[in-house]
Amino acid sequence: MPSPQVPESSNPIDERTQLVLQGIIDSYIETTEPVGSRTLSKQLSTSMSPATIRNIMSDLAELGFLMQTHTSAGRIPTDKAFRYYVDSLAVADSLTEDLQSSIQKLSAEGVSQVEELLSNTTKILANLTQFACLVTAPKTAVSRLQRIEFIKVSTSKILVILVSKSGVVRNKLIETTDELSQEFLNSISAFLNEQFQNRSFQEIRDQVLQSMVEDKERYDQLLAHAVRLGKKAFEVSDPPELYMDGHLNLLMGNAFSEHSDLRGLMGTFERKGQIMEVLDNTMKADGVRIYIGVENTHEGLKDCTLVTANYRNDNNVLGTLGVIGPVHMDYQRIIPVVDYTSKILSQAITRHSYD
Amino acid sequence: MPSPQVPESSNPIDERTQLVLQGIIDSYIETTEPVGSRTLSKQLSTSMSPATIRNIMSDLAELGFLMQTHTSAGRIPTDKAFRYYVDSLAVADSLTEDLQSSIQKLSAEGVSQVEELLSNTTKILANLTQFACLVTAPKTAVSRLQRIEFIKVSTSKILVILVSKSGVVRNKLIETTDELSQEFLNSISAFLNEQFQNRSFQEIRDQVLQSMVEDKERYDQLLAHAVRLGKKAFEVSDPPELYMDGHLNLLMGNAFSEHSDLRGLMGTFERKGQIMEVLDNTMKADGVRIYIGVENTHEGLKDCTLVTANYRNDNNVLGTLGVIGPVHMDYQRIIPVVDYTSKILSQAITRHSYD
DNA sequence: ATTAGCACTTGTTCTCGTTGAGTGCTAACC
DNA sequence: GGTTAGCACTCAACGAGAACAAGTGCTAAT
Repeated sequence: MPSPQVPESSNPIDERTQLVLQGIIDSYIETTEPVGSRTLSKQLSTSMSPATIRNIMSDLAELGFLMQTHTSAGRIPTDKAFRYYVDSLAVADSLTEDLQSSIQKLSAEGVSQVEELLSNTTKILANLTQFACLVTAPKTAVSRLQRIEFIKVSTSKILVILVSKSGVVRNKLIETTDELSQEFLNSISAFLNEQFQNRSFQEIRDQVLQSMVEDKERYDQLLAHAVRLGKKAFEVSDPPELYMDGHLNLLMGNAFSEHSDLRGLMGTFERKGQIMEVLDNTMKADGVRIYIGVENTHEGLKDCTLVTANYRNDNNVLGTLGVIGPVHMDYQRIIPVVDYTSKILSQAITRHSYD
Repeated sequence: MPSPQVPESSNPIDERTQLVLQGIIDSYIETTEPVGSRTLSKQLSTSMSPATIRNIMSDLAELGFLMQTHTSAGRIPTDKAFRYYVDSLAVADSLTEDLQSSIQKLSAEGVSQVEELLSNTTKILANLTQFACLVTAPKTAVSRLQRIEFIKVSTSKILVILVSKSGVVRNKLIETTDELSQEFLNSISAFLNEQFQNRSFQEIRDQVLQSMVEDKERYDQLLAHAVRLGKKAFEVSDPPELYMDGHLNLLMGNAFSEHSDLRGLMGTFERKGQIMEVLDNTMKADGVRIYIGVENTHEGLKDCTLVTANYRNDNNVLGTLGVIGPVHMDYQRIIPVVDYTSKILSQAITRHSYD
């Protein structure tokens, strides 16, 4: 869980120490190389001799903010250092016009469907960050029904169309043994629409199975079929709906060191269910959330940073988007990008939703 | 174009030479290492001294079947050699029960939609071959209409459902300024269904625009709206529909040598349009087609082998599937796998289509 | 408290033999 | 005359060691 790192009370970090830490992190983010006292001394605006810096570094190492790959190498910030950086040191960049307009393209003209919106979002975000990018589709369980329709496509097959308030369209083919006319199907859908519009899919699932069946006195032919088809239509067969792009960026780019377990990471991406779970867990909070390295509960993300934010329409939080990159990502840039993207996506999806 | 390589008339390849060539290729496919005369001498069943083999190798090199990475290294088969191998030497493995049943899983129980069928196919094929795998969706232009339906989802938005004979469902949201009742939409779809069922999308596109508009005397309100909505529904905005999986296999596996241009190859995969074109070009032929290295017209595939086959229902060739792997793939295994997959997919999709 | 100086550590890079797999050629062999 | 043994030669790969560079920790001077 990302919680501000309270500096150990016995060791308040004074201003100069902060400056050094910030310098080290900035430099490490830029170069991905261990940073030594001499180089840092040159880079820092405040003039300090390498020796002084070495002393401070030694303190920071003792506090757990820095580590070394080997004795004679420079220092590398730990996850804890990045946490402190994000909470207390880093200042979010303001977004350039260019960046803003790139992000706005996700709802470019001609984008008429929510699915396209989400897929565009992953592409754009992956492109801008050069990391892997994820967007969850609006949760079907909680999203509410706008419209259900049955279309008879052959004697034994019926196509169900479900449109949710959030604008997501889903279709599903169901087989049926008894022949039903399109007119009859229309009555069924009219009935179901009346009954269920504005109710959440989850509610509906429960109701179709229970209250209606109980309602025995009205158990006429239409109702019987409505229950049967409704059941099939709302069956929990939704695949984990996750849009993903840019995992290749991680492989091709040099963001990750040679020996970090990219194979494992890619494996994690393939198991979409796990990723979904991780994202869903973050969904309760709001604003931009950041999980740095070991803070990730999921084993496969232990040397990544996950940055997530929700998107929503006027009434509900619909889903989550996020990027996964190296722990040493450029937070000052990435955080506002994710933040802004979530806002633009929210706006766009609000325009597309029927709430 | 893959055409059987006619051995140069001046240099018929005698049986023993064939044996050596086959030995080299087999060994190279297995180890991906240059093969030398000494090792080959031990491996071959026919006993020949290294020196003899060296002479033969020298001949084969002159004929363009072998090359060396450097003077003192063993020989590597050229693309030409693999061509000869595929045409004259290789014998397709027969598929094991295991393999067959893995492939049959693509239409496992519960798979009700064509899209799922195709996506399963890429997954399974990618998994079995450990290469990248591609499947094109049934061509919308040539596929014929089974059913069109309009659903009013809000005052200004109409959802169009297109179901093709091959079982592909596509939906599309269109905006409209004038308010049309669901009943009116039903008349329109009834009309369009009557007019267009069984016609190809391509035909329909042309007709909607032409013959109907010309037919001025019948130009009543319904027709006017039918034409307008029909136009929008059939607009050529179909994204290149391509299912793809397993490109990670190529990156993570060791099938490709370090210095081959994987970055470029991945770039090619991202530009789906190009890949579509390549696959479409192969679609004219039938059976399993094999394009080895330089035989690929597309620049990005010059050091890959592409193996493709079509899938079809009773009436039409619908699309193409293929795998992309290294030139030194195990043809005896891959070819029958692709072949069998195309057949199983054909069977499955025939069951799902309305033809 | 800060800094200059210095000895020490360690990964990186380079050079330079050495090794080994392989070739091509020639001469002997059956 | 095709086949084979033998031999000189080539070249990538490997390993040891030298030189180097970057960095540290400690001590003593400022």
